[in-house]
Amino acid sequence: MIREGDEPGPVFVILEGWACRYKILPSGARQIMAFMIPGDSCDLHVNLLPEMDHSIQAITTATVATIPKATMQSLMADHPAIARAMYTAQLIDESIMRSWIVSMGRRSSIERVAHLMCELYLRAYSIGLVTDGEVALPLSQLVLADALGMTSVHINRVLKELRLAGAMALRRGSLDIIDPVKLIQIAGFDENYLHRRLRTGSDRH
Amino acid sequence: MIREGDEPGPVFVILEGWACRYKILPSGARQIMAFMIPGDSCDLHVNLLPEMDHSIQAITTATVATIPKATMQSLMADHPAIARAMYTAQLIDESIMRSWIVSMGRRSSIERVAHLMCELYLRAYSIGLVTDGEVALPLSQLVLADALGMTSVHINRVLKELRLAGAMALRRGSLDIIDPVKLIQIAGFDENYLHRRLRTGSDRH
DNA sequence: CGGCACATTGATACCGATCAATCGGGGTGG
DNA sequence: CCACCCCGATTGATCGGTATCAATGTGCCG
Repeated sequence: MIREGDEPGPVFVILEGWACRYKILPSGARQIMAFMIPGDSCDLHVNLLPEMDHSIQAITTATVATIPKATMQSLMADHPAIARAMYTAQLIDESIMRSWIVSMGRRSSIERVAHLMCELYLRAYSIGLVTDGEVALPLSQLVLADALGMTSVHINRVLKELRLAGAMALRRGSLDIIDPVKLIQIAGFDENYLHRRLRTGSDRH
Repeated sequence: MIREGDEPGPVFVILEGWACRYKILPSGARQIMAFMIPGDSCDLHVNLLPEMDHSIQAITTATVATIPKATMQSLMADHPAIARAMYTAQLIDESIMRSWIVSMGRRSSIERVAHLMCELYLRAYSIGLVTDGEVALPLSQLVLADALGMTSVHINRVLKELRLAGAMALRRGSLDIIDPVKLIQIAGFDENYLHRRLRTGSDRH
């Protein structure tokens, strides 16, 4: 969708499917820095920068809306509520990035995997991607590895460990959280960084 | 300066000294997610979020300006140029965070250290903290370790390696870049993510 | 039906953590 | 003024977690 070095164009909003931000190092290694799910958008104000410093790619087939710069500007100017919502979304994206830095720096591989699964579960939940405790997660082990700074081989072993521990099971395309408490405990997960304001009385997650 | 869980207050701007954002894990481990130097500010719009998801601490004695929410809002509304500058600064902060994720995930410890030194050198340079190729870097090895996801013991060994390689030397409080080309090569450093628009004809950095 | 990408498992190497001890320097109290 | 003390830096020995290399299994799609 966007390549590093490109000139920033219109703002993207994911309507359907999954995408990710990533960088490729000279060595050829890839590091994914964010997953984007329906409702997520690329940075507003990107136009302020001369060129992109990372790439964005669809993980699944996806439908994406593009909002031209001019439309965006009038939208932000004329509708304060929309502007607020976009700034808030931006802040949460940043918060998620910070939590990824924490994961990469100070969590073991099993904690990292568990933590990411907790995050993705909640994000997927809040946009209605969860049915019967199962989440549609179209992420291959190779993609997970590139997001978590590990090898796909090692991701595989960690997933096995989590399965044997009875915490969660990740099958082709869907995540099954078996024991939420155990998973959260392993991850050391604190959802405060997601700043969810979607809670309702009936929400027991 | 700010503790995780606090309610966001006024916007801070660092005038002098160094500060950092960080989180403490349940295990007691600390992960630093950003260094802030004079001219850097905390997130605008933080007020949109109900509570802080991380803490901010001064590393050295520092002088900090606080801008009340109301002042900030009128400032942004009345001076488009200032608003632009703040949005740009915000975008660059994000870009730096992304590059930290890449470092933590896919760079070896020596590459990580070299990369951070390149970044801090350029940032310090652009605000005039460099004299005779020496930068004032008031960072203890323990602080560096918490920023790079390593142990202070291992940081020490890596610094020694970089010194013996003739790339750079970090003494108490000051960084001496001996062979910039070598350091950049070790780091695999590409400054594009800093989006420096300060370049002048005489700037040979 | 064949091929290909992804998942799985085993054996081994190595990087960085951990534990432990010593050193050095700057600030403080006697 | 000097001795002490404490924190950060340094070095050594050892352990453990992940990467790496390699081979095989498996399901999907053309």
